[in-house]
Amino acid sequence: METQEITVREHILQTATRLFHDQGYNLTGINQIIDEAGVAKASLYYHFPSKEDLCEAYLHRRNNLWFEGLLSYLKEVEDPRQRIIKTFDYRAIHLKKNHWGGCSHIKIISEMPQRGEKIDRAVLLQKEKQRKFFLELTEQAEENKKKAATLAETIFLLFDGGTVQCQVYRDAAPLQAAKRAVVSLLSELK
Amino acid sequence: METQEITVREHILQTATRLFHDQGYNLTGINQIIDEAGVAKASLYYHFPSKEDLCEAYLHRRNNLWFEGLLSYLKEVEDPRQRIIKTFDYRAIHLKKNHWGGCSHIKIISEMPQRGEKIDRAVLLQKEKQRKFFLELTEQAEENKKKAATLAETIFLLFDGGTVQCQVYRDAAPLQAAKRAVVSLLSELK
DNA sequence: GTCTATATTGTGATAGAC
DNA sequence: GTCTATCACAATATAGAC
Repeated sequence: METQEITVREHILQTATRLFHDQGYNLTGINQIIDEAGVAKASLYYHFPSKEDLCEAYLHRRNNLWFEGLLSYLKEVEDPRQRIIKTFDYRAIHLKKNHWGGCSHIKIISEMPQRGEKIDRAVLLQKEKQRKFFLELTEQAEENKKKAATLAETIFLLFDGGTVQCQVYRDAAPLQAAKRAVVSLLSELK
Repeated sequence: METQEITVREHILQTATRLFHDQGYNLTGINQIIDEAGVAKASLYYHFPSKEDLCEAYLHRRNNLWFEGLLSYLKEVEDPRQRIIKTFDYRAIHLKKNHWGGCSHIKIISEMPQRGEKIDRAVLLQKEKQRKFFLELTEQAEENKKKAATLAETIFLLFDGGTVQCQVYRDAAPLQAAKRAVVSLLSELK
């Protein structure tokens, strides 16, 4: 039976994930990560060949954790419209818990204008996963595929707009407004 | 009569504005700014006491230029609904011209999680100016003040959502989708 | 007001012992 | 696999001459 101990690699990734999100990627140095993780610099570079590789792992981690938390939050919600609406509640709860630091993936885009392929793929992967999530739900609520697609796009725009404005204002109000707009849109369906 | 020559201060600010937006604030060093502006380091610090002061001037500059360009673009558009809709067109044109680098103010928020008061004020100033712009137009198109306020908020969310997604995808499609959603919302008014 | 030269600290990354 | 020690370079900012 394997030990339950946290591996060094995992410890580094957890520390980096916290610091990258709270302080920003460019403002977090390798030195601070190894200090707070309590490991040697060479240990970090053994597990992650470069800071960008560590960033990539950080983005995948955040993506997975967010979706796991969302599905858990929606566990007992079956109606597709309610699942969409409650996703906005979850988003607000999640952002507040992370001190209104915003979406890790959107932030990385702003921090790395000339991002490499690895980072680009990680960000687009998350965005497409979110887009698909909304699309599948609108298709359950609206038979007309074209209408469902348009609706999903609008919801996704309100979702990201609310996310960014909550980061700016450090308050849940924008996502609540976005939620009300979505409720209104969904109530128009026959 | 004063000389038309560009002052050193203005030259520094122009260079910094270009670099901050294209490369990011944290990835642009003072050294690169003075190199490309062709001035000495002490000259920069004479006009701008710190990099953060230069950042503040950069944000105000971007804010003013964007609004001047918008009002010029809307010069011959009188109908409030059309002014709202064409603002989305202008946004897409402006973002494309800036190589899909996104909104300077939203980006700074992501680059400086623990931003100082000066930066915070500059960002909120721009956001409130945009919010007020949309609100005044919806109040012209809809007499019910409460409905107009809700509509303006939704439009603003679609505006920022489209802006951020255009930055992610480096494409105008999200803002076009946002525009279609706004057209739909405005057509529902009596 | 603009310059050169420098101070101090931090960056990402690597070599080589164990 | 993890460590210590160190590399080469870039960061923001300042002192003092002119």
